[in-house]
Amino acid sequence: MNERQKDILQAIINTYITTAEAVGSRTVAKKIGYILSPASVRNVMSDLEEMGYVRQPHTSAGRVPTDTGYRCYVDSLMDAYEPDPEEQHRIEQFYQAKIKQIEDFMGVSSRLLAILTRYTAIVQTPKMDTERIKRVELVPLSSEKVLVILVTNVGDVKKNVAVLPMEMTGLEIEQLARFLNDKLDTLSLADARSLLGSFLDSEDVLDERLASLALEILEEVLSEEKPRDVYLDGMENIFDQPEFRNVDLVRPVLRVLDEKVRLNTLIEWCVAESDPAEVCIRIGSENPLDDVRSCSIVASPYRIGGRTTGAVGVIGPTRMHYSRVISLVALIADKLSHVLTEMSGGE
Amino acid sequence: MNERQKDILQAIINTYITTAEAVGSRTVAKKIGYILSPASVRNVMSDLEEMGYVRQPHTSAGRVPTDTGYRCYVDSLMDAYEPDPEEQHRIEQFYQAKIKQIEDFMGVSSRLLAILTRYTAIVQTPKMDTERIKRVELVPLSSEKVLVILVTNVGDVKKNVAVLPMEMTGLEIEQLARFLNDKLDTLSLADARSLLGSFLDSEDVLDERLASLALEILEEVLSEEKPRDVYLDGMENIFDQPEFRNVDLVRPVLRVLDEKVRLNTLIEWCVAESDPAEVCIRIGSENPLDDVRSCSIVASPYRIGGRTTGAVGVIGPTRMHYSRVISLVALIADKLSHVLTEMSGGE
DNA sequence: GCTTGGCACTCTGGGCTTCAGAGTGCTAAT
DNA sequence: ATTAGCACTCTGAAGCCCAGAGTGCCAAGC
Repeated sequence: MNERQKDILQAIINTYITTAEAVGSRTVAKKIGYILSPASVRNVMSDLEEMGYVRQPHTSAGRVPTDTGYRCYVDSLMDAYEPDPEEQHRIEQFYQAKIKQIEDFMGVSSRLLAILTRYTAIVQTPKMDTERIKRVELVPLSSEKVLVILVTNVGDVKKNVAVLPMEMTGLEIEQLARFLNDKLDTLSLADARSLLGSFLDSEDVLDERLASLALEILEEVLSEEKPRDVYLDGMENIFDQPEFRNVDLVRPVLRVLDEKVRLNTLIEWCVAESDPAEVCIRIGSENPLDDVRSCSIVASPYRIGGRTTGAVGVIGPTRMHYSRVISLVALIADKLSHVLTEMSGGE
Repeated sequence: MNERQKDILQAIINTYITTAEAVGSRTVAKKIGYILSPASVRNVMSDLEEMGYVRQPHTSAGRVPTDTGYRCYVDSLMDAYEPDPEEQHRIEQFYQAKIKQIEDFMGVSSRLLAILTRYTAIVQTPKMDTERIKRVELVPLSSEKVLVILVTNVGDVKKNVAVLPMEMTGLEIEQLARFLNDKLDTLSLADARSLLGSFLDSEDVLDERLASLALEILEEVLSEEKPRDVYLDGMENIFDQPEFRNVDLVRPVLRVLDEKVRLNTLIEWCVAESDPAEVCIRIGSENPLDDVRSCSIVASPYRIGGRTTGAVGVIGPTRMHYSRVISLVALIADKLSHVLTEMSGGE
């Protein structure tokens, strides 16, 4: 692709992103400052169509970018967007509001992202298995049921009702809890599990008995089977988009947004196999779920102390203001990484 | 309103509920078994219109029920619906799946309600202040922050990060925790709060000091300020309804569903000032929020040991299959009351 | 006196045509 | 290689027509 073609593709996409209407040669000519006549522009546009970057909704309509067109745009054509200071200020202000818990923080982040981008924001809660165990509490609910509560260094809490393999007295449970706190303190969830496993072959009979009991009880809390919580905000922004005026087009998208499980897989798939330090972009047909083939997703993983532990993203039409969204997603992901790392720092 | 008018209004609404199309005199005549000619039916329909129970979308169209029409219908005309045994069985089966925690239970209930009604289900989590304190845990996160965890008899967990008014050692915090568990065990949240207050005038200086500290730390956990969690399911069912083919009509509804806070107020408003033992129905304009004036809400409070502690409901178009929805909502609310009461029973 | 068949009237919505507007592709001239 | 000119094409809004469905009213009938 030569310079001229790039310029024109860029002009087409920039225009289309704001107008949502097929872009004609005259408009492009004006946009590039009349350095070419509409007729010449037409020739180039015809080339671009052959190359698959744009298409015509019908003969004698202007051109509309294809998914490949957008791909090329985000990879090399788009202008970088730097959030203006006023916006930065607004973000900081938003975060000033009383945020003490992880949950508040997730909530504020998704709200902020939705408001600023005017698309739909998705914020995944941190994967707990990179966090470290701070405390294990066992609260007996009845003679055969006990509530297991796991507190991590981030202040995250995970809980599960476990059925005891046998009746236990309050004292025995206390003993078990002491044993657990003793052994598991500051371990990650994965490490905790394997450590308990190793105790099963222990010399100490008491340890062995306690460990087998513990494994049974902690089974579910230690595993990552349950779908992670996901914060969603700005769902109704979808309706602002002219391409979603038709109910049948919104429907599949909403079906995905309605289900936390699918939302989780979606965003995980998006940031998978990509540089963890970068914002990743999945355009329309690049997405794995058929239901969101008409959408683009801009997502970024966030980290706790260097280790990726969750992701944050935005979903909107393929005709998305990519540069702006990318910079905002990056900003929020960064903020998340910072604050969570700080939270887990222990100070 | 005489018998004949009732019969005809009933016929109109029953037909309209399934077809979503204005009902003409011929259709009604057929529906009531041709005991009256279409012409006579027309006369009655004209009366009903004057009385405000039905209206014509335009001259020479059939009749459509008004909100008052529906109100009359649910109050006295509608046939009772009894869920068939197969359905009952299906519900039980659904609840068989491993449900150990309150959260699973809420999730299953909302999913079930959405699937069975084909509308959107809303399930409020229990109000904690009727539950009783089972355990208070304090986990120091740093020298000035401590994670407060409150466990209730239902196995519900509430947590909050509290900032300590002064630096405290681990031992001191343990002492405080012991004090709290000692004093607050089996108290309701409200009672706990007032009890701590009373300690402030205590003779015992140690008690007084601890209590003032505790009050500060427990402030947020004990108060009900945070919006309760709400489970939502079957959002995309809205699109099945022909009256919501237009995006502009779905939009306001979705705006409400997107925001937990508004959802909470909505459902609370619905069950408020009504017999706690009954399913309540809010039809269209009877709703407090403008955004859901095109919807009806069928909701029912559920109880833990006789005390109302939350609500469950369904939101859909005013043209709703009321009798069916009412019986299903009642059924689920009942199930919730049962299971939660059992959970809190302490056995 | 209620009920009903008959009839004229009305409104909607789909189908058809028309037409301006926007945009293209091609060709010939520069 | 670029571009002005021109014929061609497609959309979408506007206007029109007409069948269909339904009403309201009137006068005849039980």
